Amino acid sequence: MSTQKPAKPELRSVLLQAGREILAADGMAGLGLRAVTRRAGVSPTAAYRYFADREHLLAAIATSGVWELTADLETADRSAAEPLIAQGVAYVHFATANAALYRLIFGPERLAHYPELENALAAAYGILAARVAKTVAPGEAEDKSLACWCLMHGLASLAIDTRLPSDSGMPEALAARLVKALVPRG
Amino acid sequence: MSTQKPAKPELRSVLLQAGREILAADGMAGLGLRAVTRRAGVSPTAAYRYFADREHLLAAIATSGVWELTADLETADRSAAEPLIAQGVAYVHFATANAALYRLIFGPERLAHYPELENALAAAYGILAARVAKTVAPGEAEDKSLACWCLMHGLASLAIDTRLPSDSGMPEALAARLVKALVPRG
DNA sequence: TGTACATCAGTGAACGCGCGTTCACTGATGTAC
DNA sequence: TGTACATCAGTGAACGCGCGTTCACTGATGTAC
Repeated sequence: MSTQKPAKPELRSVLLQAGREILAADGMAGLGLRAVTRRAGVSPTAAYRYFADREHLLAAIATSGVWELTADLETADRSAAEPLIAQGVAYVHFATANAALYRLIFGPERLAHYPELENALAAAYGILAARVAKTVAPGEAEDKSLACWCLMHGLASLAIDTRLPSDSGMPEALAARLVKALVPRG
Repeated sequence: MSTQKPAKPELRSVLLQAGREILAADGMAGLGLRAVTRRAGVSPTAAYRYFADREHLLAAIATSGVWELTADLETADRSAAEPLIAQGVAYVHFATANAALYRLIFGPERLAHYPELENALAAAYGILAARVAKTVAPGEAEDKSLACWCLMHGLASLAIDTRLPSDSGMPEALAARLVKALVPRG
């Protein structure tokens, strides 16, 4: 039996995972370079092998989250009778189930200019825009896509921050209704 | 000539103003209790005369901003031919012109449970919802109001964080188009 | 009108804390000959 | 097969920093008699 070389536990991905766990447990406030390395069981310095500084670490964590969101949107788009509405539901579900991560992704302006993060976001938006383009009249596609994105992002953000009127019901159900109001044949 | 008793410069409002200035200059990151008192020209301790702790100070700053937003929405609603669209434009304008303040208002979850802040937000939403109710069919009012709010908030947030596609044009113009797409007779 | 006292806004020094980052380093692993 | 050396991932101590909050205080203003 050839003993498989044990998959070397790459610290980089361990750190990303640790960051995700901190986000889930303590939110953005606890997410520092020291806290992440501490949870990964490693000295603070070790992170500098993989990330130039704290900002790059955070950007990488955010990016990993966006790819996950993208995958969720793809799945929803493929598997549902009303794919656009399913995307809306999946989007809001992701945001509420990963509130702090979602905030990291869209929150601090300093994270604006990381190409990896921007590419991931563009991919997520691409899934939505492609579906909208297949659903509405050609001239409407661009504005409707954008409106959909804004609607979903706004709903997700407000839901996370508990700023929705208290009688609005589950955010996912709301997402379905609001997307349908915007794009009836979604 | 009766010398008017010189309006005593109330430290509380001076602190709020200092906070606003810090937000405009340095963003949320610089907004600490010490930084605010420093800019107000006062010792850090002085703030504790007026605010229980740092959180309450931030919540008060946020609240002052929301009342300003509410006033802007009222003005837009009264003075325009298409009042709902004007509200959307005013909303997005406020957010982009006061980006860090807007982030403070809607950002950190910790600020969720300050009654003064929640009342102010409810007032702002009330202006929007009242206009929507006058514009759409009765059965649609609730969902359309909410959709409008989400749309505006989403657009404002994405604009602030420069996450809109780069060819989207001015956010205010976009707001007008998107609101119109959602509520044609706004 | 003057004195004694209470109130109150703001001071200034000090606390402990966790942070991001730097530095010189160690010790294991891979490579050349 | 053995030796010498380079590479490289991670260590651990230390730095300076600004933070929120506490404490005992000062000095001006108002009030009672």
